[in-house]
Amino acid sequence: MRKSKADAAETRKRILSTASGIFLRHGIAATAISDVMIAAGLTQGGFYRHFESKEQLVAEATATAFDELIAAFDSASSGKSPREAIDVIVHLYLNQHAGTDFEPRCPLANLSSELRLSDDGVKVVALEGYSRFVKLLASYLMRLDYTDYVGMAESIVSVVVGAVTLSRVAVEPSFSESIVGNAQRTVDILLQGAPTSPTLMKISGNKR
Amino acid sequence: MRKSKADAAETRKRILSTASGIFLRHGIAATAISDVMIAAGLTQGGFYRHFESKEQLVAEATATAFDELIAAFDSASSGKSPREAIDVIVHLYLNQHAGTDFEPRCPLANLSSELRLSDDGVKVVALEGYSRFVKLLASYLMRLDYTDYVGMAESIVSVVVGAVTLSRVAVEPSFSESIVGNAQRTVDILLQGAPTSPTLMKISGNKR
DNA sequence: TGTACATCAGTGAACGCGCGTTCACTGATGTAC
DNA sequence: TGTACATCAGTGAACGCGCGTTCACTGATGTAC
Repeated sequence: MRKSKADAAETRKRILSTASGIFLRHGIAATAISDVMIAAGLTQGGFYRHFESKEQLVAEATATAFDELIAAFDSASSGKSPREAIDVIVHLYLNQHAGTDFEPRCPLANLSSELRLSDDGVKVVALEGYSRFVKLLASYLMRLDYTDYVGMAESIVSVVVGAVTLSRVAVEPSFSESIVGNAQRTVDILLQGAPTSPTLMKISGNKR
Repeated sequence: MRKSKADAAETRKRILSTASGIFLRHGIAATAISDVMIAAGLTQGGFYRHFESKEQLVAEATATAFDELIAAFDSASSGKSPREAIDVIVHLYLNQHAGTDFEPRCPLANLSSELRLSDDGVKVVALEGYSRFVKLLASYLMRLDYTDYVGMAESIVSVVVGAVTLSRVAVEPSFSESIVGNAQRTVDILLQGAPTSPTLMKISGNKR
């Protein structure tokens, strides 16, 4: 039953995107390798033809999730003005679980505490995803002349990650919506309250 | 080897505070009941004299963690001015992992994704803890005449929970410190940027 | 281009370990009289 | 107050299940000649 190289590469990708979705929905520890393989239309034994261990799958699936998240941000914000782009990205992030197409996308908000318990390889992937998210926002904020545009990007990411994390714990949907809706306003307050040049305000402990 | 009722109650509390600490440090799924019992100076078999299941332990240990967190906030902020109280609470929260006494305290930031995978009993406890945190901040913000003081409290909680969650994923300590330090400034920007009465600014979708 | 052999994607079963839970047992505590 | 019995906190071993990983096997693909 050997498959061609192209087929095998396809299978590998399918396992990754399947795993990414299941991990985001049900968590890492609660997802068995057999869950992923069966959902991908395969049997459990074949897993080790593609990956060395569950940890490796977690690392690559997390990277896949970030790739898809950032790609969604890029396609939704391209061609828009900086301010519109930021609004669209924030809205997309905050509403990743809303509506009919319940589609958790961000490992930071959905797998947070499990990521920190994973090995360093997984954490590095998670931090790369975080950095990409921050850089994307920072690039738009820079064009809006925010003095500390990286710090402001980090602030926005903290707010939306925190809000989505909290909204996911809530049992009542109305409570989740309240948290998410408030986060949207929080970002607006931040963007209004932060200094932009030419108001050159020195901020200590500034980072690259 | 039966113990007196007082001893048994003491033992139960010891199991709870031991469990609370281990869960916050190493996560729920990664902590075995025998880990908790041995750390509490007991043997595994005795567990079921005090709790019906691991889930029940998780729920009560989470409640214990919130009790201790809020108690720490209360004792650190009592007698202070509203603005100082808020600063002290935010600082305490953001630095719960800093320094020599590494002491993770908040289930929301440390167990986030595991809480949402737990059963409803655990989630309800987590949300009660969230509400207590929000209410504490809101009570001080009200005295500072913020128009939407509950919304502002929710914003601050989202920021600090998000920041601590993210800082815990980081592998490099300097990166964690950067995230936490930025969160401190973020809260300041929020408090400066939000409207206070008599500037009555109508905010749509306001919640109780 | 055709043939013979090696490779390896995928299968299905099994292994081994850890964990939540149960259980028989001990002996001090609590209680009924 | 004293005595006899029931209770039950705590022990240490065992059970049973699920999960990560391994393995022998199949047969199509890839490759050497």
